[in-house]
Amino acid sequence: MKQLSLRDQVYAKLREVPMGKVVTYGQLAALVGHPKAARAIGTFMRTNPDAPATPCHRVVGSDGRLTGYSAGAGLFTKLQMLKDEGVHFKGDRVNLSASQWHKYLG
DNA sequence: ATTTTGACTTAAG
DNA sequence: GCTTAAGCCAAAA
Repeated sequence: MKQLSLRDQVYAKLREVPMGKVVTYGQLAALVGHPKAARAIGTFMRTNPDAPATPCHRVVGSDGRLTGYSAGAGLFTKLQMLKDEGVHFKGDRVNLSASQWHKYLG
């Protein structure tokens, strides 16, 4: 049987995230069965930022803080895309209480 | 094959 | 709220 690599599972989950919602690295890691792989998630995003089907801009830090971004103008581009999707912001951070992705709440 | 580095997280002072 | 330390995973050197 074909075992999907951890990164492929991460991409699959990330593609489920609807616009206007975001997920944290840790949450994404937990969703694929590796709650401690948050760091690796960052590696995956960094090595594959061009995947058109991979909305890596919807991945933020545990506090809603926007950490690195390899494409466009970096964090600036990421911030613009998130705001454009209707994500709620609290200063420089995402308001997770309002915009964090919940699988069963849409 | 081993070491270093990094888009992380949590705990403790 | 900020800094330090330790834990974990994968890619790059």
